Amino acid sequence: MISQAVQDYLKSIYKLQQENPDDSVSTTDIAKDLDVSGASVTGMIKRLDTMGMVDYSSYKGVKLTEKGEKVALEIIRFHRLIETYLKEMLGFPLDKIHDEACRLEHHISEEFIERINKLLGEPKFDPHGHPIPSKDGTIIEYEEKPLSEIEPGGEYYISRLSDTDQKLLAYLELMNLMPNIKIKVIDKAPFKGPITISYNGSEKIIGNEVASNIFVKIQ
Amino acid sequence: MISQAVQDYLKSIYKLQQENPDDSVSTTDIAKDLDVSGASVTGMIKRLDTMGMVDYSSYKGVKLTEKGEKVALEIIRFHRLIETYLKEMLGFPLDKIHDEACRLEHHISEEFIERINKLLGEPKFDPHGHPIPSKDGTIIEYEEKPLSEIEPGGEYYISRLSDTDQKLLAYLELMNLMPNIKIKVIDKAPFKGPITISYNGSEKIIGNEVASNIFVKIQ
DNA sequence: CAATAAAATTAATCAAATCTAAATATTTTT
DNA sequence: AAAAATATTTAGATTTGATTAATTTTATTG
Repeated sequence: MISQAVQDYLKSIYKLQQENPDDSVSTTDIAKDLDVSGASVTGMIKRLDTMGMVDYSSYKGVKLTEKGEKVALEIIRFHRLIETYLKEMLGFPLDKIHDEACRLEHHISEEFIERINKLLGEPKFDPHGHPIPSKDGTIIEYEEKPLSEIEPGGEYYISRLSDTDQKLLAYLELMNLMPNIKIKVIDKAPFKGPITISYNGSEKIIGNEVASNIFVKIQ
Repeated sequence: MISQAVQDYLKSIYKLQQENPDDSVSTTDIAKDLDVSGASVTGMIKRLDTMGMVDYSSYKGVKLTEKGEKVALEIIRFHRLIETYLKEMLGFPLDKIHDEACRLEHHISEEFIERINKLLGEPKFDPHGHPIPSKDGTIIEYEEKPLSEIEPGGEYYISRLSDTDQKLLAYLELMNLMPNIKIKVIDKAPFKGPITISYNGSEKIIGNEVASNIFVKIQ
């Protein structure tokens, strides 16, 4: 059996690897992400290495092996399907689904996942706009940019909301700034100033900080 | 935080106490129920005692305190609501819900439980016929007897199916021998012989072993 | 009621996952 | 390129929950 701790480490390494695909992942980054000490990470990573989940050599960081990535994607599949289910079928608000899914993802059976996947109509994206890996571990990739980097003019679709700040998510849901909404940047004040956007037939002004957590599909 | 292990011990003690309300619960019984060594039970029970969850004195067995019983009933509430939800909303077969609920009960939030409780219409019984404790810890009690001890004649309602043997549960579901079904004992062969029953407009013959896992409401 | 069997406890270990403090590498800065 | 700063690892300890083996207590039985 793969313990919850092992699953959490693999998920974290996968995430950090995605954010920075060229470098290997440092123990400090993992420690920060999981909020544990660096020493704990070194210890766990040695275990993951002997388990064949990561490639590791002292002071050089880690990379997931194919096996490790497969396990990570399975957990991410579970996480995102549970999130989608909590939102769509149980009516959870957007800012509550991440934490709940983080706990449940480790304890739900394959059968449970298959049932909710069917009930949801085999969704391809979770409520934040993250792609849901398929059962065989393939995951949709697409180009996106934070709204804060988009110049005025042109229409875009919101692809994804960052799910790290739950309070911000609650605000975005309230504003109806959700994935698949068509959006236009009307004006962008300099020096990280406020951004005027138009969507759902009306204009709104949001801060740069908020806009940097909204991603839009490009091309 | 109350650990999963602590929750499991309290649940087990509650169950054993229900089965035999006069005696205190022995460490051996707990060990058997949880499939751990007797030494582990002694260790944990000392902890539960210092936590104020049980009353314990060496070689004399344990009894839940009011506090311990309250925690046990909370977990049982979670367990039974999850079971009901798995059956009613996700279409799980009767023999799969217990194990899944046993894992999930420790990791689901109060909010999740409240939402499914509402969606299910605040059910009073789970699919096996166990009463679901209310939020404040009250639980419906009623008189019942195993079908194997019922003499021919008279009509009864199935109140509960024993949920220990999952294969047997699958058989009972197949036979449509479910809680709230009206049933009549037509004939009972001596020496734990087969029992002829009538329900849903037809007659069936079942073994004594099977009948001893079906309980009917009396009075 | 003493001998034996069964139940329960104690003692000593183990494993997973964590921590702090100290030591060692690596990177950055001057 | 040496000094300083940062990152990483090692060493040793802790907690939780489990184990086996040995011992002690309680219950049974001839």
